[in-house]
Amino acid sequence: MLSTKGPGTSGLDGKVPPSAKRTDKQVQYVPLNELKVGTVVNVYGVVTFFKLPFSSKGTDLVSTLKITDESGAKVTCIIFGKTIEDHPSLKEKGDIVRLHRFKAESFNDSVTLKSSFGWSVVTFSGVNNSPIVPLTSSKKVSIGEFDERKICALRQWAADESLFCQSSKTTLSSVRPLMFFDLTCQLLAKAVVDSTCVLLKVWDGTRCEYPLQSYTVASDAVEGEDTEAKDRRNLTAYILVYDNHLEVARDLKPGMFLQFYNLRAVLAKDLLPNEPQHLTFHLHSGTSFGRSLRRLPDEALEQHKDLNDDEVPEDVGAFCTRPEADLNKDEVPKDVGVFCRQPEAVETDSCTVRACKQHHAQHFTLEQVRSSTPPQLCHIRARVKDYQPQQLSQKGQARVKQRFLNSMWEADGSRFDQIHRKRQFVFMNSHEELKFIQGTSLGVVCASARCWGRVIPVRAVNEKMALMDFFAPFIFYRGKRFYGCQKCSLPEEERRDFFAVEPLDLLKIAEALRVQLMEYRFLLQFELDDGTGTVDALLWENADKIRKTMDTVHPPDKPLEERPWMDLCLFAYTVEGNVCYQIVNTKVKE
DNA sequence: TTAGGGTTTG
Repeated sequence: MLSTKGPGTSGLDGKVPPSAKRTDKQVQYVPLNELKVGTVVNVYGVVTFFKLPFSSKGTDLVSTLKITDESGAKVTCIIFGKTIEDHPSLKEKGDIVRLHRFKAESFNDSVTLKSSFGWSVVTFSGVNNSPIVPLTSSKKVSIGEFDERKICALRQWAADESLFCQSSKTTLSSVRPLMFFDLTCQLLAKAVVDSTCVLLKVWDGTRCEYPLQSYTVASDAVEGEDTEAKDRRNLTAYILVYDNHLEVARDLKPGMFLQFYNLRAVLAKDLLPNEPQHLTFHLHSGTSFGRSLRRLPDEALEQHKDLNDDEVPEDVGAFCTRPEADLNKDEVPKDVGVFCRQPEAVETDSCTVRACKQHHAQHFTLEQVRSSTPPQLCHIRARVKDYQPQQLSQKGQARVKQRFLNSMWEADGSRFDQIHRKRQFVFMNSHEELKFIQGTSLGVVCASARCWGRVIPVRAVNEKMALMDFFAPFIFYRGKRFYGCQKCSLPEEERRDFFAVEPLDLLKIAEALRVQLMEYRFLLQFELDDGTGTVDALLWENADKIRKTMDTVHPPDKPLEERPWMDLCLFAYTVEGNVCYQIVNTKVKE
């Protein structure tokens, strides 16, 4: 099972002598739950955590990652390499890595993998159906059919397990005080404060809900253009970068695109009375939690060249918008995206649906849409070639949610159980009609709710009771589950004392705990066709109404050419490098 | 050799 050949004798990336080609028998890979201490192995895995390369106390850069595979085992990997190019080009959690010639060692009662002689690492995107292209710097890598099958299988497995639903990536528009988060942004200005701190001014095209703290720095210490117009619109944020991160920060130039990991949103101190609290961001010292900063490649600049004041719509998160990008904080639960701009209808002759006239979007053919650079807002005219889901029942929605819940709950299981064992208790409160339950399985919570009525699953944080992540239901009420919105609910630090909550109706309980309950929403996916091309577009906004027109816009007995045209407003945006499309500002013609 | 994620903090 193991590849324990001597250095240079196996078909490994760029390290093989010309005589040894990959006509050798297939490289063998070991499942992560079958690692034997002392052996040198090849493995595939999905990255669940990583630290960018940083200087070790020895001679090398070191990067650490944690990977998992279908076996469920999670293994920490340590990579030592002289240069940054030696290290894996990881973009995000969920990336897939292929490690060759790593030695399994024992540390703290677990098996770890360490780069050993002749090692290599190749990274692939973990996005389902994305091209299987090795994300490596300069080495030549051969990818065979086995690799493709393996990568597809891992991608599908990770998607099925919902391993990466809970991204820590966020935008300025969704940052809340005290959060730790990852931020993709553009550098506007830089000032060296002292030998331990650099001040960076950034933006990401979205407006922060909280007033952003500004700093006064001597003008001769500032590098970068004046940003007053953006400042006034609360589009610019300051980041204080400390200690070990200065090595990277010092070389940054305004205009560069940056990726921050584990930024902390801090409320600025020394406020005047009655002054609203201002947010500022810190990149603390150290590398814990993957804390780091890196410059994104120049392609990012090209991709997002449209990011300037005039072209960013007032309410649109135009940069790195996620599929669930919510642009209306009042309406949008965590996993549902709705565009907030109220449509203003344009009458058209023959279409069932009509688009807005609120902005000056150009009319595009679908071929033009596909060749345009996101972010892009445009008007199109198209027919529905196909749509999903065809069965639009409430039950269908519930099943999707159920699967989502199970996987998230299990993902949280390890620490949940750990707390349980340490604390050795299960119940923390025993209201007659409202119970809090900690440290047990989903099945027990469901059974408890059926028995008792209302059950709120909780966990312990610093020996205090806290709600679970909002990916788990906030409350179980008999056979139903109700979710809280992470964005609209108050953070845990501001939670009211649980024991003061009276077991009233659900809304009152949620209100007392400062939780905004989520609603179920329909999502439709259309395959649109206008004769020049096709585009798959999602629809959240007004989906519930538009689905009722499906027999009209997609009559099952008529070919595409005889179906009605629709005027639509389409938003093209990127999600971690992939282009996505949403129908926005569009409603059913009365 | 180095580091070995973990409820963090200017």
